[in-house]
Amino acid sequence: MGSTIMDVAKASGVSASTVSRVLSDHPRISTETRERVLAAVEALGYRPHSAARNLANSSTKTIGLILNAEADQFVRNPFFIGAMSGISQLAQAHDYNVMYAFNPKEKEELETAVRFVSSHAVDGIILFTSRTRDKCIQYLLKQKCPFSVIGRPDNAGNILWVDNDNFQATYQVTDLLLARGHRTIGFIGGPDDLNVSRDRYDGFRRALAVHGLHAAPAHVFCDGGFTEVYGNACMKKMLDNPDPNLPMPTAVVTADDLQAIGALQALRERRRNDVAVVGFNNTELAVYQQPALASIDVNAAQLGYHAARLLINALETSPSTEDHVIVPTNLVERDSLNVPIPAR
Amino acid sequence: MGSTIMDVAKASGVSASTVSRVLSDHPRISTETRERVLAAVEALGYRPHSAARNLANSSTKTIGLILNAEADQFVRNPFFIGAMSGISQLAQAHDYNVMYAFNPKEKEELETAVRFVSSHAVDGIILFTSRTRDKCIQYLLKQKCPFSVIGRPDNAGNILWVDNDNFQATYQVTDLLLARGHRTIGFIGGPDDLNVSRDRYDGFRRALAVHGLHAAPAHVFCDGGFTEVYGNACMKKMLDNPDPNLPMPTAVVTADDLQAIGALQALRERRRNDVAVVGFNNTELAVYQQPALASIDVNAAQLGYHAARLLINALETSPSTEDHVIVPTNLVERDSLNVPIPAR
DNA sequence: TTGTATGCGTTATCAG
DNA sequence: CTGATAACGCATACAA
Repeated sequence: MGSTIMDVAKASGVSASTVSRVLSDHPRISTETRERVLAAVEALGYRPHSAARNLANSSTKTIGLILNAEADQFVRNPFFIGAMSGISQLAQAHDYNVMYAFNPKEKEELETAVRFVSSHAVDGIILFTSRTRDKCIQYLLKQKCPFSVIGRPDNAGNILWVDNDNFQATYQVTDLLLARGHRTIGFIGGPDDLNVSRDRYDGFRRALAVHGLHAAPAHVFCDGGFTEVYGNACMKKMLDNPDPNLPMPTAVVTADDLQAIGALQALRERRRNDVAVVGFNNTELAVYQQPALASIDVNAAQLGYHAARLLINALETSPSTEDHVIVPTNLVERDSLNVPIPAR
Repeated sequence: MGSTIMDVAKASGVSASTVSRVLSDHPRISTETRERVLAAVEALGYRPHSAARNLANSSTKTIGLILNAEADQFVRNPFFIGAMSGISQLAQAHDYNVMYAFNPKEKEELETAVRFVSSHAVDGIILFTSRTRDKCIQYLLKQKCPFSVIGRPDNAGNILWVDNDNFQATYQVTDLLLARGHRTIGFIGGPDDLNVSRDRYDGFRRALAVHGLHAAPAHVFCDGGFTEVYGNACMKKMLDNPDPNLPMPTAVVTADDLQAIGALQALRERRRNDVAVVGFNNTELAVYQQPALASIDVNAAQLGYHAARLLINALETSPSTEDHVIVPTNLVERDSLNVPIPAR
């Protein structure tokens, strides 16, 4: 247990530096000694001591994850674990380790970042965030610590990030609904101070505009949260709209599965099965709705994978040309889209 | 950026060793120099270089997580992220870092363990496992690497572990059903080569036995997986049982929410609302069932928290007296338990 | 109470 | 192609 490079050196009759060279694939090493050294490494079960290596290299081959959400969110949102899985996959492929720290409170995020960076515990950081004016981003930029962000940051200039094309996601699904004959489509969105909310709404609106349509103000909701309660309330407002000149929506696009689930509840309560509903995030809840909820999958694992890829790339090579990745979303069709095709 | 202990030493007019002592709360340091050193530390924003410290201490203050499950499982089971959150919380409180590695294939688990241990990347390991004859456990024992396990291992002797009392969990809920007048209770369990499965079944059986009852073989299922399909099939078999002398179950205890969800499906398909159903794990799916599914919560965050606590305890102190922790489960009551009270 | 010297295990520089 | 030797930044035994 715990043999050092010196043990290997002695066992193979060479010096420590030679062993080091063999292990780092140094070009000018004779095949013969290489084999002898490798044999000794094998025999002794030698593995470089990471702390010693880190110290000598001043690099840790470790990336740090800063997770920032309420505890509830973590548990409910498969996004986090999905992204962490993608990160782990890429990191292992490049011989990197991954550290993480949950930060229940916003203040702690920065503390964690400071801890990771100033103690040289990690070579780079992945931020799970899309918060406006993120303190961590400011700090990391100032420290010149390499990092990548999951979720397009406000000021994306000169920073590595990965995100979905939220505009296209709702654009496409809206376009699909239009192609299927829907002409009156509602929208339930998120708080409009978030990038994602705006992008999703814009995609919806644009798809309609291309067909020369637009949604009635009474059919558009952008002032609530990603909750069932909000989704339920919005759906009911649409169903209960008193204006006789306003046709009822035959389809509703939402910005989150929870909103969509609330909308489905409202439809069930009103005994209606003639309104198509589509969610966002494709949580595991979707499958268990009645009807099963069609939803836009964000490919969390890929988001994580590419966030790690961009970061490690930046760590290992000169400034890369690639500074962001757009991960495609894909619509998972389920029964909630199967409604009678509206008459044209 | 990146000041060293020497910078602090110079700035405060003392030697490096004095700075080191101040920072590690060495007893014999004059209050005056302590303050001067601390001031310099503050002014320079000095933080010890972790690699250097690790090397000198031959300890890393980090613990490694070995996650072993199929990618799907991760995403669907809030257990993992919950436990990881609990681990992170305790680790941060003790100034430990946490590394994790997802291992899609069983073989890779051992590789990860070997990597973590032999490179001295971590001081100890937490295993997410309950697999029989676990290779990692064997290896870690042989290497004398401290570790703790989430899920009681087969041979628990001399191993740190944390788990729920699965026996008591089903015992209690079964007892509750009995108290409410149920006399014919079915059981849908997991594969009987798993400890958890056996324990949950035993708890169920024992609670009945205490009341002088036992479940009919036709009402007990222990040969399938934790899936809806299995739960659905088992429930249907109970409902369709041809034996006229066998009363229908008025309640069903399951070993997993997915099984319970399948059972609820079967009941809906048969238009029955007179059978109580209780799930296990209290996944977020439970709330969205119809009726909402009562379920036994395993307190994943606490499992992780205590796994980390036991491990760090073992790392920092002499052999601890405490070698395992039983985390209580708690029944979350929901509508699926509200059925007509059976006549006695 | 404080300073000096040494070692932790590797890598890199410089000779040879 | 290979071997000494000096860092890397910190902690500690030993002196003072």
